Amino acid sequence: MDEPAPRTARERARVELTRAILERAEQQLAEVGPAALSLRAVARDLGMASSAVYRYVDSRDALLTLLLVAGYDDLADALEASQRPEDDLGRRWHALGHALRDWARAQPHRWALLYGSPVPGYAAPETTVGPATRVVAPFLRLLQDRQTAGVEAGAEAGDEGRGRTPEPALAQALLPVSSALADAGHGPVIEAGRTADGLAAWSALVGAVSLELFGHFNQAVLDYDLWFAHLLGRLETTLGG
Amino acid sequence: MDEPAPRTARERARVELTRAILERAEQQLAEVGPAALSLRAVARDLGMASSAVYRYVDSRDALLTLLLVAGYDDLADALEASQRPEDDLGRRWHALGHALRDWARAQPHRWALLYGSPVPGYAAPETTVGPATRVVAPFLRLLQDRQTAGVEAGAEAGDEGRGRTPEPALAQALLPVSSALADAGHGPVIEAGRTADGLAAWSALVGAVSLELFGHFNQAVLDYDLWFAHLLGRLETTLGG
DNA sequence: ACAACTTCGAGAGCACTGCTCTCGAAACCG
DNA sequence: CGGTTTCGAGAGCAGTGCTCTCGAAGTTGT
Repeated sequence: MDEPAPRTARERARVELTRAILERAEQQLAEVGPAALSLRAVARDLGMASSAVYRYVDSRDALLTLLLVAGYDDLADALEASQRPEDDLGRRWHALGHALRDWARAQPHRWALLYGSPVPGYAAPETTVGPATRVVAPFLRLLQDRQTAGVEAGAEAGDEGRGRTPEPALAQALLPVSSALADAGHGPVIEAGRTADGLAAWSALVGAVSLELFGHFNQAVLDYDLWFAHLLGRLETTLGG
Repeated sequence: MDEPAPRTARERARVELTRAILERAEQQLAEVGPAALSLRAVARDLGMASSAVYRYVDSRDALLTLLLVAGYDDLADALEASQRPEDDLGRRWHALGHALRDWARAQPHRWALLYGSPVPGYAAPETTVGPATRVVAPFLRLLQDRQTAGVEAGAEAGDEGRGRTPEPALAQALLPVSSALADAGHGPVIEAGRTADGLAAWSALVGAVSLELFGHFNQAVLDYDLWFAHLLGRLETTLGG
């Protein structure tokens, strides 16, 4: 996963400098936001010429990509760390939700970078899809565990259960999500209805965190903690908690 | 609501030019995104010196604010236009949801401007909260109508109904939302549980639309239309559909 | 150990940005 | 018609991403 080994002094200096650049860029990101991230400022803070950093980073967009995957990885780590196998499913769900929100509140700039509007003219390359799926994986695993534990799916199936929307079509549309973990060799395929409910819960979480962090609840919700805890509870019953 | 009336030729030219600037800025926004919006480019396209546009727009941020309130207003118009009083509550809900998503898909740059990460260093001024609440108003009205029609609130109240979270605290935390319409002289205060469920549904909608538009469902969901329709149905049962 | 080769840092430079200031030419008003 | 305000244009400042060149290091093979 890591580069082989810094043998020569040059390679040592190289990995060290790239690390310093990354670190300084992360600080800049926190201070001025993603779109105002300036390669020149990073160079200035590091005491080197602006042109020198181009030896280590291809372009500003490449730097953004590095920060992006670092962000995904860090968030995924935080989510995984919140999961203790001895906890029951409900506790794990709440831990997951709170870990997501806490991470986002602790470093809102990173949340904005990951789940806010994409930086204009910047298309995230393939490198980012791997870490991005790592974030969703703990949620999928929870869905899976609910299924194998035999917890019945969310509440009543709703009116579209009466034959309106053909279930197979939805199952087909969500197949990549349902079978993501199974394809990786971990556990069974998740049932379509469960997958849909999970995606809905995921959407609600991302929406709630974004709305809070981006200030859209500013004079609307007075107690964010209380509101989010309530939301987690409601989503849990939706998932068949 | 509008300026009095352009009496002199100068005033006529002024409103005309500001309109042209706004229009051109909107096009630029669609082409290069919010953060890359350039006042100089707008001036260039309009055949005037870059310094001349500063006679009409205070700063780049002020221009962004104008685009912001124009976006909120346009979205609010679209949502209101989707509501036909003769429709039943379920139909109105689906119309509202689809109107939101359709508007966002038709002009993703505007959606990103409104609900994506805030432009760095830019703090939305007071002018924007009015139009922003206009967007949520149709959803609140629907909640209100459900309440007066006597539709029971969402499914089972969940485990926190067993006395864990004191209901009054949540009601207090969401009071500004519950009483927003009532304070404006329209209809009753919305019950706390209903308000919470409405906010949850709103979060899910914003999250789903953002995740779709920002490419986070790229290799996950194969049929966006089908998925979103299903989501609307599920949220409807959550709301007591 | 020394020459050949590669990597690196620094500086100049290009085209671009937001924004300010000045200055002469219009348009307005009494 | 004269005084006042508004306007457009240009120059200029400080900043940006990025490219190119050039001399100084470090690395490698013989």
